[in-house]
Amino acid sequence: MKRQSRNLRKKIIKAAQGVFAEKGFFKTAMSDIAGESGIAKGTVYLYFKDKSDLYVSSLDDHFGNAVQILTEVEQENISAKEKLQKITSLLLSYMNRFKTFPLFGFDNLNDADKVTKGLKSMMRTRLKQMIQLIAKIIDDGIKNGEFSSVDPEKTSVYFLNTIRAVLFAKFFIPGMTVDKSVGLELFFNGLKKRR
Amino acid sequence: MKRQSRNLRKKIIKAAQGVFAEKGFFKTAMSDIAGESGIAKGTVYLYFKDKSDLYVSSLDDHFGNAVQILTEVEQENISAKEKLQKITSLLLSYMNRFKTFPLFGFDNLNDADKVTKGLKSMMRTRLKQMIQLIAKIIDDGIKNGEFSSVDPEKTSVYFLNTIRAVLFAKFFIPGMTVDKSVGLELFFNGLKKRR
Amino acid sequence: MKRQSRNLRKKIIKAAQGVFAEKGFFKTAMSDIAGESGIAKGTVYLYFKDKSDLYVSSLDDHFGNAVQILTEVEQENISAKEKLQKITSLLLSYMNRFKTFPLFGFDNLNDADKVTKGLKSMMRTRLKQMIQLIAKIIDDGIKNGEFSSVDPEKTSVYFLNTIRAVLFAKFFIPGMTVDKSVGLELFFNGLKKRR
Amino acid sequence: MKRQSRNLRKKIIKAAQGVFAEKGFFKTAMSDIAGESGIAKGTVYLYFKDKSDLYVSSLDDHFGNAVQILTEVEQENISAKEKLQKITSLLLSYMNRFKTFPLFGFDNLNDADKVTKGLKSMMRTRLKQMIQLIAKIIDDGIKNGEFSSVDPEKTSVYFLNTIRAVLFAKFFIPGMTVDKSVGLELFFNGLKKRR
DNA sequence: CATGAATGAGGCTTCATTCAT
DNA sequence: TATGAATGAAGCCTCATTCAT
Repeated sequence: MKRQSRNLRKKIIKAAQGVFAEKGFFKTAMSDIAGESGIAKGTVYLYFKDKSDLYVSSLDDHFGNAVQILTEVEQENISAKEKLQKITSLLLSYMNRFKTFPLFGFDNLNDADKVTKGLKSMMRTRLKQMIQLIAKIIDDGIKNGEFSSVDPEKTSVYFLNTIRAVLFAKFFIPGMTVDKSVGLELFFNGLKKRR
Repeated sequence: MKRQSRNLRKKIIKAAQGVFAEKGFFKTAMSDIAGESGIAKGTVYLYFKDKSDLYVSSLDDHFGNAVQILTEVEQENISAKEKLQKITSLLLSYMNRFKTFPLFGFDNLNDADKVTKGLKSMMRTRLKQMIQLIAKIIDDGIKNGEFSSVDPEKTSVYFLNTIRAVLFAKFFIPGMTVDKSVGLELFFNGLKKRR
Repeated sequence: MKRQSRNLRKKIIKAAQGVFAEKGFFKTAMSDIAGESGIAKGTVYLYFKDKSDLYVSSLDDHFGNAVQILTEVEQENISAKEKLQKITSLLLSYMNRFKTFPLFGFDNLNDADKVTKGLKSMMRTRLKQMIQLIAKIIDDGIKNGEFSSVDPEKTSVYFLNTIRAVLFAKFFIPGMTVDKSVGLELFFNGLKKRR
Repeated sequence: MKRQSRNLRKKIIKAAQGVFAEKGFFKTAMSDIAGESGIAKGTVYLYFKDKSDLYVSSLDDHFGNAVQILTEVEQENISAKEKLQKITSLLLSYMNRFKTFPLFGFDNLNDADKVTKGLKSMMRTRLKQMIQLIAKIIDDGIKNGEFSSVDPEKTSVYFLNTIRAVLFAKFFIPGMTVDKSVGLELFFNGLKKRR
């Protein structure tokens, strides 16, 4: 009954994440997702209002997992720097497994249609959660002398982008292996020569 | 007549950049672009093979402009750091004016359809150009003692992502003003406390 | 339990009349009716074969009420003309309360599908009943010298249309108040000048 | 070019009138009409915004023809009564040929959806035209002593309904032949006995 | 008797692309 | 070269109906 519904909803989301990952929002047909879920087309609409809703929901699920990862790491008993390193590893690994998960970045963020509206709203919420968790880690690092006194929240945004840069390089710059250590090294030490 | 062709081609690209910026690839109709160009739908196909071709071409034009900016700055007679600062300003300003120009980042980079294929190929070429120009600046900086001895190319990638992070924050994190100086500060000095 | 069945059937019909009135046959969803009845969708199918059956049944109920009205008035101890006037008032009032009840008149009477077939058959039966009752009144009027010697049945048809004309005018001709007295006046006296 | 367009539009309307007549609005598929017109589905949308638009347009065409008939008869040099008789004949004959043309009367006039809205608006306009033409005839009849001094417009409404009653009877009351003379007789002379 | 989750056929509409002019 | 009318494939979504519980 209710239990079963939950399961099916989850099942659809999983299928959707896979298909959206492969084809993107527009080229994905609802029938693809239904087929992948092993259910009828109409059934999807019992769980999601429309394609946009399903898309946003499937991304929200990814972000939920990311937040979960951050939450857990944040509570571990290691140094701030180690936490950031661990987060980098875990998020990269997650994104590698689930290619859809766009840490951020979409074709078109200017239009005001249904998808974008839901997406923006969802992402703002989720990113706020992520940024707050990272900011807390950075703040702790500042307090215990690991980090210089930067703005924790703004720095969190850059930290997330550092992670993204790794994927980006992998995808667009063949031959260049920008593994995470390069990005983190730069993130921690900066470009300027230290004396 | 060659002259005329060129002009019309340029005109279509300009129109396409505007419409794609507003609506994204999928929601943009060829007729929108034709209308915006003041020509007939069929005429667009005399200059571009198909919608994907036009899309990639319109982005390529943007990247061409970006490369042009980098080329000019690279040749200026200022410090490496100042060059990077100037590039940041100019690219951000360009992206602000032309919202479509996605320094990088699209909905879906995993699919193998027409658009992505052309896009990937074009972007790899263009990004290589950009990265080489930036790498040269960084290399100069290293040589003259401004920067520590990082990998110039990989650092370039990270540099471009830093620029992107500014736009990203602006869009997704309302209330947070992540102006470019924060990013650059971090990029140059790193997170770790310097003694 | 037979009692209970009856009640639920009646309840569904009442709900159906309301929803069909508001949305028409095609735009009404079975779930709307189920919801309005406070029961589950599947349950409706225990009482009615399909949507068409329910539609025809819900109209048949209306016609049953109309026949009831005619039957009662016919037996009253007033003049034939007064009976017709009273019937006009009562039917108009009934139709006003139950907007669905289409004294007659549907979008499409030519098709041979399920709905129309059942509808036609039901309406023929019901209209025959109504016409016979009115014809009896008219016949009495002829016999007692109130009316000229028309064909009672055919005249009954025109009488019903007279009633309908009132509703029709109200709906389609804004600003024009064709109250029942106008139609009846014409029906009784005709257009030609009497000397 | 423009000429051809006009023709195709007309062709589609003719096809639409036929199919709508046979199946009604909801059961008619746009593909039916396209097929009947001998063109592709998409082409219909070059001439009509959507199905509702086509429906209303196809009925408007019928009403235009009816208005044309009235206009011509009104100008003839015969008595008012003869004009009304002629109109009755011509409209009945037209409606017989084109079964769709619903002098008036649709399933559901209460809902506020697209079809009904356009339909209502169109019909109000067209009926006003028809009523004014008939009212002029009746007014002339009153002035020249043929008719008693009724309200010309309201009587026009009633007149149109009389015509409709003929079709109605034919359809719903098998075995009863209510030819037009019965209706007109009643319309002119009324039910009450004349002395 | 009652439920309501699941089904899947079916219809409207969009739009990239072609081609006769 | 330029046009734009015509095409028709493709996809989202609705909803009557069924059936296992």
